[in-house]
Amino acid sequence: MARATQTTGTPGTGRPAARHHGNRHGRSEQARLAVLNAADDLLVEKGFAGVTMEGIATRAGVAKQTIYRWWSTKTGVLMDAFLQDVAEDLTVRDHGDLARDLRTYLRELAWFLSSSDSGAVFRALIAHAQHDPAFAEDFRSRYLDDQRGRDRLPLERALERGELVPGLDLAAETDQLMGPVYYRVLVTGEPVGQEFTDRLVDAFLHRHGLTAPAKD
Amino acid sequence: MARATQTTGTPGTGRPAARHHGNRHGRSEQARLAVLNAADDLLVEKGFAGVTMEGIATRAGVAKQTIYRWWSTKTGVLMDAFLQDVAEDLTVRDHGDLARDLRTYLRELAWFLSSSDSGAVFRALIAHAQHDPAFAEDFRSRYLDDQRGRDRLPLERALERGELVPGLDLAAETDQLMGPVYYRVLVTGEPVGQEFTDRLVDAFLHRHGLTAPAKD
Amino acid sequence: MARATQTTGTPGTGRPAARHHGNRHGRSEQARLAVLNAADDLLVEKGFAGVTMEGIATRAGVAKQTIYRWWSTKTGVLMDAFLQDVAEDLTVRDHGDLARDLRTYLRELAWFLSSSDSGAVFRALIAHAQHDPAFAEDFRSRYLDDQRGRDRLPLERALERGELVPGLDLAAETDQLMGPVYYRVLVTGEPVGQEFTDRLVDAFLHRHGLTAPAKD
Amino acid sequence: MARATQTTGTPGTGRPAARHHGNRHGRSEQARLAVLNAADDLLVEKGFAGVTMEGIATRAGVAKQTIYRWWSTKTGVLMDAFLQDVAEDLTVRDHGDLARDLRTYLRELAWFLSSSDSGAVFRALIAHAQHDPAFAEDFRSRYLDDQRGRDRLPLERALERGELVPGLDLAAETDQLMGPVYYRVLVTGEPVGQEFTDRLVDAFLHRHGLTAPAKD
DNA sequence: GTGTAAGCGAGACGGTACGTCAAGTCTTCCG
DNA sequence: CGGAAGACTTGACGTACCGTCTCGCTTACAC
Repeated sequence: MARATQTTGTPGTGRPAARHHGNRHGRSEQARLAVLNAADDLLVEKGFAGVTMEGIATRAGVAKQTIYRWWSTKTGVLMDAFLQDVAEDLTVRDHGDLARDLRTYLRELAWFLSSSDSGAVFRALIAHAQHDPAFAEDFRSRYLDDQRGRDRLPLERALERGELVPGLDLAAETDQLMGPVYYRVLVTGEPVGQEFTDRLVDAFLHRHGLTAPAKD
Repeated sequence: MARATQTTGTPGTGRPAARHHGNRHGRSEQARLAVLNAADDLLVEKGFAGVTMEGIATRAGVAKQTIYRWWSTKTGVLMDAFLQDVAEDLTVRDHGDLARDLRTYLRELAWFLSSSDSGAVFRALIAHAQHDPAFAEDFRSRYLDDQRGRDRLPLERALERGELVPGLDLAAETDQLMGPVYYRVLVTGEPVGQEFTDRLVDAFLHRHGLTAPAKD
Repeated sequence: MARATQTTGTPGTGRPAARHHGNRHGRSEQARLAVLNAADDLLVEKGFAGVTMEGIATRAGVAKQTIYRWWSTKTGVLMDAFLQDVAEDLTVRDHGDLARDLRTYLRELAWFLSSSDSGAVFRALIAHAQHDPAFAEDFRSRYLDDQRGRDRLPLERALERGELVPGLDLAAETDQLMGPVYYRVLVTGEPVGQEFTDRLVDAFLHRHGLTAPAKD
Repeated sequence: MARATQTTGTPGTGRPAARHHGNRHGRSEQARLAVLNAADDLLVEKGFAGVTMEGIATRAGVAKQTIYRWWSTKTGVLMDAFLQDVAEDLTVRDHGDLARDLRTYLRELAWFLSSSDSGAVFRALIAHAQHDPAFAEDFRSRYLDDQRGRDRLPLERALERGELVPGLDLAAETDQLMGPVYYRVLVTGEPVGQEFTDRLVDAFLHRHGLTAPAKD
């Protein structure tokens, strides 16, 4: 769970080395990272109910007030922790071939959602989003919209390559591919194996008159 | 959210009216119903965080101890409340025609999940299931397994009628139909309109060499 | 610091033995006493700043909430603790002789104020009363009015015995006797020895044409 | 509460106007005065509990660190504020006549203690002194000793004039005069009217064989 | 005239205690 | 014996100040 050295407020902005502990240059990078790490360690170890502001503060060796200064809720902390980790865990490969791209991506998505540490945080956050509409909105704009972009990427590339006919409703097609995976993970709790994801891809290809490649 | 006056223990059994507040004849039906009603009223009014054992007790006019005597957690209460309501809200019609059955059912499922009071409780429970594996297990055996049976019903009937070829993996097919609906409701939060559900049905029919009927 | 078994709310009312720990019969006598003892132990050991609600709770082995259920402030706790103790520490003797009564009483008052544990609590409370007018009001009606009654007692008895002429402003006379003692204790911090108190009595006696007895 | 532009360190020394915000020549007079004013404004407006280092800093437009650089506690600040004000509020007049001097002085003392802004600060400080022996010591050496000197002044002058016989225990006599005034202000909270202070003076005069003058 | 060092405003930091809320347990009395 | 009442311990909440710290700015003397 290595973390990039970035502020929350201005994500992506590089920043000079931070050795200070609180001064007019703003927040302590050290405290920020300690908080984020403590939060998702606690989530993985003790589950969502085991994540408390008090617990995060203690484990991070940080004052509670320092957490409240920068985040308003524990789910806010978890979201930031998640956003920093997730980039590493889920990337979209480009093999120049739609079938392979989809197969690979769906397998990795299934693994990410059901088996990775980040996936555990994701499930916790998506669960919390059901209880809290404002959080849901925030989570969508900060993560899910990007994620849907990534989900759509293989199809967009295929469109550009001419593998798919123009005029397709990419959003709806993507939902048909991804939906069942999320469904199994979040609702039924069944394992999402390769056969399952491959079958989703096959159905998609068949639907668009493409042939499934041999199993890899 | 009308509730039948039935005990949990002996569902369907008629029983003499029970208006007592404490007697030697077993639990008070009145208290039980008051608790269940209070719980989902609170959920609908104030959201999941607004449901507390203390709040339920106060609103139901019941002692906290009485709740703890019969349920161990507030989610247990909500589950019982949900189970009693849900039967009324989601039924599977049989038109003797797969295409119509599926279209109708998916529309109703979408409405149930996203717009009904019971759907709100469902979302709360499925969310809680992400945080609590034991509860997830319980929720599946007490509700979701039945629900998946209902989801599969149109396909099973079609199989019997010969509309579908035998040997189909019904579970996987059902997941492809239902998954995207749950996905939109739980994850993206987008509205799940008729076009979306109809498209899912069309894809299914096309996949199995059936023709889509005219729009209704 | 033995404490009588009385409620705060209805002081003086006897109450049946209390073995319970919280039930519909009302508060736990055990908890109440533990809190009062903890409070004045802390005061004596660590001073006023060392008395915190949290500290009282911990030392008394009681939940913070239990303290807040019955008292609203730490000074409220200290006042109750003080009221229970004070009766034992300061009594007015009756020798049937004004001079002796006054001498004895002023010596004991000086000792009480400057050297007893209860006196330490008294000083803390009178100090707090300077900061908090509502508390001052409460302290006066719950303690000081009685205390002034006790202070006046020797003079009243002397009046009845005919040692003093009727029509005396007892309040003002008492203030002249007691005031310098409080002044030394609260303001100058000087020791209040026997010479000092005896001199006050002598001045009083001289002022009213009485002769001072031989030193005892 | 006008304040002279003087440092604490070198009271009475005139100094050039200092409007700077930071230099190598020592502290900012502007900051010092802002702090003292803020402190006793807060005391008068919100009471002792309303005086916080943070609040003083904010109201004075000064950094907290600047306060801590020159004072170690908020009561230290209040004491300095008090010392600067008090000189103006309580002076001892010399009419060349003991009876008049005492009457005037006791009336002014009573007014000072119970009704002036400085008196409010005095009461807060004497209260705090009950809780903090080190502070008490400091308060005595920085203020109370001087004050007792002022209190004694009328008697000393009378001694020099021959109105009183030599060999008198001035300290004890002063305590008998002043004590009841402080007692009423600090303990009973009763108003200290002219009748009360005049009566104290009359008793003193009578005790020393002097005649009370006509009422003025 | 320029560097350097002190005082300053600013404000983040690790803490302690605050007063509140709900959880889950217990004990009693009533019907 | 179930239920109403409600006191109890526990633990987390979010807030307010504490006293410490680091920083960059603003001087005015010392070189």
